[in-house]
Amino acid sequence: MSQRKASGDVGRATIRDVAERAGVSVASVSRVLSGNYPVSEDLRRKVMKVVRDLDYVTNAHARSLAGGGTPTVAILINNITGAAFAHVAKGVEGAATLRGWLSLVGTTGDDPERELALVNLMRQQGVAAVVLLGGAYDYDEYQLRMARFARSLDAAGSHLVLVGRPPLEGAVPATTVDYDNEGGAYAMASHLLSAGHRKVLVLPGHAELTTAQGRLSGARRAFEAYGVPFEATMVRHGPYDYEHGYAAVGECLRDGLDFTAVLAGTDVVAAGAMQALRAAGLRVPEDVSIVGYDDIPLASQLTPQLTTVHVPYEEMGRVALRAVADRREGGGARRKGADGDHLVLGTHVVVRHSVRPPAPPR
Amino acid sequence: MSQRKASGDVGRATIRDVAERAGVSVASVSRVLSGNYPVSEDLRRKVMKVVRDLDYVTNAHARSLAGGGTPTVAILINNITGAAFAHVAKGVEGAATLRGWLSLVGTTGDDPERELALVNLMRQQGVAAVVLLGGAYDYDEYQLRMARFARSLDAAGSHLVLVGRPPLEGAVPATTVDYDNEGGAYAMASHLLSAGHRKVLVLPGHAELTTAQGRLSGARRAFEAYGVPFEATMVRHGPYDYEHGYAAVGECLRDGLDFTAVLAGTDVVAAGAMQALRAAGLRVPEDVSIVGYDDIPLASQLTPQLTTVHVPYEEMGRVALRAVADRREGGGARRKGADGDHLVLGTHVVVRHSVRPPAPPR
DNA sequence: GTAACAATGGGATACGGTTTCCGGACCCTG
DNA sequence: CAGGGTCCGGAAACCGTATCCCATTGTTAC
Repeated sequence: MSQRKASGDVGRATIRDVAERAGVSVASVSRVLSGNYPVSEDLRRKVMKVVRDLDYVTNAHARSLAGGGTPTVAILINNITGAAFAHVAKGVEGAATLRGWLSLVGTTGDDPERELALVNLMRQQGVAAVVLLGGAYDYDEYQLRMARFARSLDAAGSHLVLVGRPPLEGAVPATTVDYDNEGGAYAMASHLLSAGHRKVLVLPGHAELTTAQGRLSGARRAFEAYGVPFEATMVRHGPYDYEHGYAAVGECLRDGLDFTAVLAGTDVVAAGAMQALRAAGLRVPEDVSIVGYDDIPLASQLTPQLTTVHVPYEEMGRVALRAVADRREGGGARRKGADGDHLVLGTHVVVRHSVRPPAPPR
Repeated sequence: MSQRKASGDVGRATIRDVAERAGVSVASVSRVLSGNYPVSEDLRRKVMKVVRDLDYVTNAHARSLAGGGTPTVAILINNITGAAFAHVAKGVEGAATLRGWLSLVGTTGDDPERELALVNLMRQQGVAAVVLLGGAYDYDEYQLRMARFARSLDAAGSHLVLVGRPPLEGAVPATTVDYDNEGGAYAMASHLLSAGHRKVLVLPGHAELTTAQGRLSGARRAFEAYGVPFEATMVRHGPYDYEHGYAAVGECLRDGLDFTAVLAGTDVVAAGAMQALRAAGLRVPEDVSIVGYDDIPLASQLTPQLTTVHVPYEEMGRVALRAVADRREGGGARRKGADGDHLVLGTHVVVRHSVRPPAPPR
């Protein structure tokens, strides 16, 4: 007895079903659908009619197994609700869609285990590239870990792209899309210094986070350039969130620390800092100036609107995808020289209303 | 000459390579890896060693073609940068990961064309479910369109889930996860009314958006319950964004409209409204009260912190995934009765600091 | 000592397409 | 009308994995 499909099968229609019903061969249907082979108008009509009747779509798995298939790019992100990351994801996704590529999103939750699991999962999926988003923790093993990922993906015909974190050392097959993090911090701090501020509370972020390190060193360079001493007691590390901004400023006020401005590591931290100042009866910017970093929509929605550093997140996403697509078009030709690509995008200060010259010494 | 792999092939290692190198059969390797068949310890060791040496991972496409494979859920979203949507996505993604499922994300950008293309793309991928996020525009063809999606996905063994929009009419194979939108609006408006406000500016959102319709009718019901006339001139429609909030309030002030409170359709709109009031020299909440809707992080980061309606977005995401997973476990058994599932989650008012009783009549 | 049985490895096949290789039909031209 | 070239349709060989079925080996019971 035949084991092949019963007539009233509920499963998905196959290309064979289409061929049979249209009275043509399987190959013909495939050719009509992929369109890379000349077919008669008559055949095309016959096939397309059946395709519509059956509401047939090709099986992506079978197609990609047979060599074809749409390229897919995987986006790995710490936390999808972070505004900055969301914009990068939007950039990648938009550029991917434009080319007919598909995009997958995975959340690591800052957990190295999950990160590893996800990279392997993506490798199984045969993705064209894995885009890793956000600052990295600068542990010793970090470089080794990423290098392993890079080589592993490369061996599988995929590619690793690091966005918003420093490039890997040595000849590792990975692409980095970065922004001038330190330069932005330098400019932001200079803005504060040139307005006359000398006592600045700095909330750079977690000490181990590469992003925070860059922002801190940029600020320090600006202080040195202005000949203003940079005091360790004025630096408070902590996570990039609202609560940290609020708590850190509250603490400093209770400690009686003397400052006329706050240089926050991100806009969200700045929002927390602003709230804490208000709670203590201080006005922004009359009593204390505040600046942020990232220029997410929140920055222009606060009162007063926040002076901050614009980071081209969405463009970074687009650039990242373009880099991958180019490398794929280019084929294996320049594979060799393409190791360790590093693209850096510019940042700039966006002046709004949260900075004023300091009030005369109390 | 053999066309099969050269020895130094750069491509991805296959299960055959592993089998050959370990001196065992392909079937054995598969069994060791999937672990659903007894194998001797000796065999397992041999195979695993080669797997590590070759850094082999199975080909997900081939696996899913052969019947196995990890289920995948697709999330279709208007705009990934919207905070509310991002939280739903987080809920879905988290719950998916917990079960070892994979999640895909696609952006529709409010374009029906792209929506259709994405649904078909997902159908090709053989996803277990397609989750459609966010309020819908209530055009005539909307119901037909969604019903077509639902049936199309159902026929392919997939399933449509609508999150944050009203359920489909009739016996359509789709699941809806919704929140008590109108109830939240009713409670929010009541809060304002019981504080003594009688002249309330309402910014519900786009008139055609189902979400806005629900919020508006909830507010209207509250006014009726309080015996307060609900005037059409006090309602201003517009998109759910900061700019609309700012512009609408600015306009009303210029028009000399008399109001003591603003009932905004979303927190972001409320933020814009607040900024416009400030720009006009009015204080919040001393001169004008403001309330929002959604309870995204922004609500508690504004000054003053915003009284708003909490919507359990992340939980809705989790619930949506659970519904799909349950249906899949349950198998075809209750397929029939499962048509038109509709789950509704509760909302509640979060009281913060943006509401005060109105000042005595000027 | 042999038969029956459990444990385990190997070969073959199916999954749903794409693509190559051929053979046959059609059309144009001399 | 015959010959040759152009095109298109059909059969079959993969793509990489899971699984069904059978063969082999070692073990236990009679």
